[in-house]
Amino acid sequence: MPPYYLTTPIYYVNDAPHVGTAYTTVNADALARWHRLIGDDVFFVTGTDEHGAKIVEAAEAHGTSPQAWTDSTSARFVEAWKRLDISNDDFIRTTEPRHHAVVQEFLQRVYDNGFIELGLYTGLYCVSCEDYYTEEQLVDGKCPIHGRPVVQLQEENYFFRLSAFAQPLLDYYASHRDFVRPTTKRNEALGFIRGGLEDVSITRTSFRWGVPVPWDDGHVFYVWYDALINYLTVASYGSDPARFASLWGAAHHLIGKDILKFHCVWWPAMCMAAGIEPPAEIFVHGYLLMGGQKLGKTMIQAGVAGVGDDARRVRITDVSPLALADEFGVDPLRYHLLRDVPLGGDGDFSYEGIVSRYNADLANNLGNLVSRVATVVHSKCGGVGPAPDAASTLSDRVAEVLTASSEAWSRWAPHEALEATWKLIGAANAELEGTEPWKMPPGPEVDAVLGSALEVLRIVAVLVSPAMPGTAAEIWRRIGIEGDPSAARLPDDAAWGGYPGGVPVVKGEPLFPRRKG
RNA sequence: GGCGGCGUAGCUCAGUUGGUCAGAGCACACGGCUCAUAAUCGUGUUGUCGCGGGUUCGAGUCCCGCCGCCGCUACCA
Repeated sequence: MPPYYLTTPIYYVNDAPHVGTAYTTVNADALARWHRLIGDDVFFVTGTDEHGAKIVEAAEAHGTSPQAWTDSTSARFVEAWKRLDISNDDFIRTTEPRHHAVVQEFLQRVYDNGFIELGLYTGLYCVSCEDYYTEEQLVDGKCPIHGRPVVQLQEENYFFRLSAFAQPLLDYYASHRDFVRPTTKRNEALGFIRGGLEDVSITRTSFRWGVPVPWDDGHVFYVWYDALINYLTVASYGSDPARFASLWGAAHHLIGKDILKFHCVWWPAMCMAAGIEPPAEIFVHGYLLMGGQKLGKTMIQAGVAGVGDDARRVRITDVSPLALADEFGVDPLRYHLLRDVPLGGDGDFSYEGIVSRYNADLANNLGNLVSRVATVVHSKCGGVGPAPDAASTLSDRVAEVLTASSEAWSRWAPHEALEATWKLIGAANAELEGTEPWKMPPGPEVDAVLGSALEVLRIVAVLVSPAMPGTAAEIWRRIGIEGDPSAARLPDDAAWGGYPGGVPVVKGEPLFPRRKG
């Protein structure tokens, strides 16, 4: 089994999980589940980023310690992903000892290799914010938040010699055409590199909530510099060389475009500086944008300033994925996130959009197919599912759809994989219309038609399991198959004729009750 | 300013190297069916493929210009 190591970004614990982070995580989860289906040895990881001045401030604001604060906020992510059926194999917190050890070992190597040096960071500093600003960020030369004059300040920091890696990065990009995808994002990264790289400060002395710099007690690493290294921590860098060697060559990062620079420029340079290969691939997705406004207050995060104020535009970061899961169901939410937004570009998230997709694809097509097949099996076959017809033309459609889905998943295109799968559902509905088994007398002919319909449902369940694992399992249960479609293996388990026949078919409530508004 | 991208049916979008490329889904209309969640199946309407030139036997598909929209242009998770 070839390894497939997939990561999400680790999420900053200053805030609760929102639909934007759920979007990234669900996409990664679906991809991980697909790779398990095709037999890869998947290692799928997510986690939380817990260091930095902002965490210290947040903890103080809540009257607690950074550790206690991050314990509680990190737990919210663990719970959210559990609720959304995220199948991560590990969960990394940057405050864990295993991570501190790897960060120190990794950066010590970079230091020993001569790519870290002491320097002076000079910047425009707002005393009220306790933060630096660039010229562009200032409003009339003053702090954009406090409107107070900023002062030129210097801080002694360690710098990573990013400037030394411009050419090595360009070379690497040239020899690894698919290092960053899609192409537009690759061009963006290349444009940034060609624009010239400056050294970056990677340590702070103004607070202690971070990973201590091993060669200088007074400093802790800047959050981004310890955060990226999580990808090595979970892969046993420095602790299990054999495991690391196996995993690292198969490392795939899924990220949002807001953190492109860190992942596509800093990170490969850091790897080079430490003497290891950059990851195999980085896929950059776009933003989920808020389309409509028709969200109930329960779907908006509690405690967000301005909630209920109609004048304020609802942002994606204000929307709670857990409330959406309560409203629509976990699988419909997952389906919408995967089906309605081509991964890579920006996309719209809207109440109208999710309802429309729910009714058209889930209630009308898939859910209704399950219902009508179950009903006719009960009226014509005594509730026992017959074996499929080996000569059914649907078997050809299955083969086509399997090919199209596989190809789409390999291109990080879940929406296309699902679109293809729905063509199979449509073909099954059309086949029923053409043969009208409900008009036939019980017998071999009816059995052949319904057996084939059940076989399509069996295979559809496998194909949709990366997107909707719960629904997939429920379909198998209803058509009388033991086990879990998520444990199926492709292509073998999509071979026509796998439905055993002679098993009980359950007539249940609608899988996805049609929604009115 | 520089670099990059986008603009195709009411909506969301597909359209490889120029020649059934004018498409899909949704929505809509009509017809069939009534097993099914007023679901399903079939058929069909809508487009000057942003605008203006050019290359070509032939261009959403290549070139030039223009209009409109957007992204990136470093230490913000």
